[in-house]
Amino acid sequence: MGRPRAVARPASGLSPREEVLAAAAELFTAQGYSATSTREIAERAGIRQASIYHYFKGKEDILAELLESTVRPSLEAARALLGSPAPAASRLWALCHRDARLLCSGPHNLGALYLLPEADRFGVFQELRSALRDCYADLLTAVAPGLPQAERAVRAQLVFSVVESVILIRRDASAPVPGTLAEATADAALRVGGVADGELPAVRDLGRTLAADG
Amino acid sequence: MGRPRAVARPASGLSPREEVLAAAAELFTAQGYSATSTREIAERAGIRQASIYHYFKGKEDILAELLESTVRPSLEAARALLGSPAPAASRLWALCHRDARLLCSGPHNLGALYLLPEADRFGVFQELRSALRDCYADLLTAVAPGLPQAERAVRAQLVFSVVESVILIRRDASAPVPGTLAEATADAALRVGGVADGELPAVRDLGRTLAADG
DNA sequence: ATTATCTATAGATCTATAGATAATGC
DNA sequence: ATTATCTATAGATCTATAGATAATGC
Repeated sequence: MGRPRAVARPASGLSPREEVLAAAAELFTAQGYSATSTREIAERAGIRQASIYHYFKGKEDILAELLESTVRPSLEAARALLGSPAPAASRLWALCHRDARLLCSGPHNLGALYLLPEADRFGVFQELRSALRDCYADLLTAVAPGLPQAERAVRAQLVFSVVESVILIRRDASAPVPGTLAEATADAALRVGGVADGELPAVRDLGRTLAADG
Repeated sequence: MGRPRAVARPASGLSPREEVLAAAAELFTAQGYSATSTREIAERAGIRQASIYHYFKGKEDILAELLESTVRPSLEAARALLGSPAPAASRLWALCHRDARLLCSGPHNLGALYLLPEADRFGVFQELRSALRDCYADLLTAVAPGLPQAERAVRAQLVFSVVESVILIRRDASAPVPGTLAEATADAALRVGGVADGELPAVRDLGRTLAADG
């Protein structure tokens, strides 16, 4: 109900609010936040510019919701893996694979939102992302307990950013298919974490089953 | 000569044109391209907004020049390494280290310009960056000639993006000091490339001397 | 005369708000 | 009466251009 639309509602099955989020996701990732106008978002969502404000307080709120809804499920999955009794290396593989898969599949390059300079201003998102990075660090500690603390901290950063770097790879047209890329990324992350070539196949096999559950 | 400035020229020793580029680099990396106005750039450069157009045809030209001037020296250094007679693994280490060092030091996070969605539109830059990625791929082929072609292509992408991911690490406040990070990144890149832990110290030692020359 | 700079501004945005409107539900 | 939408617009930008100005160099 409410006044009829000027343009017919799209048949996507999404609620108007979700329609706005989907439109914004596509435009923000492709063009950037500041380069995208609320008018463009509205047009793609099939409503008029002013109607966006019925669903969101402002343009910033749209980006905030997109950022948080992308990272929150990853954080929950990561915490679940922290509590699992499986060997640490396979849990780390599963975590990397899950996140890489998420970042390199899906209709648009949602992870590219993390790269927007504007994302720095969104405190809640930054805290969630930082908590996710801590999960990686905790798992790496279990994987490589022998490393000196300083060295381990640097490696944890690198493992985390190897996974996030699939965002960069995906932007290049020549990116491999998502399934291949996600596995190769998880492998690469574990190599950076210090797992030797010989151990990797076993780690990966168990990791696959963990990733399938979570 | 010319009309005197409304505000005194800064004592940076830079030419007015360089002053504009430096101001734009700082603002583009911190806030993004579209979120930065020509007025802000001018203000930081110590001139009036309209005076920018004495040095640049438009705002886009400023970003184009920044992008190209960042990647071009890297490409030249990479091509020099391709022609070197040293062992491939050490050459790859030197290449990774050089680029990582460049990306994680310097006054502002210049590499973050690569992450701007707007950078996609700059064809010359994209071609230079793509040529640089090809250098990584060529060196990796020499490092790991045994890998199947498809696997090698994916690894090459990953090696390249491990290096670029220092851009992401640098954005986090907790980033290590540049020297440490650059070496750890080069190590990580070679691990991803398939160099075993045991070989790494020797590869790195020779790589360091190559990086020091180039 | 040349040049680097300035002031002023046209024209095109862009975000958010005010308030009208056309449905449905009670 | 409630609600989802609309139209209209205020006020604040922002980029690029037009053209004046105040130096120096010849």
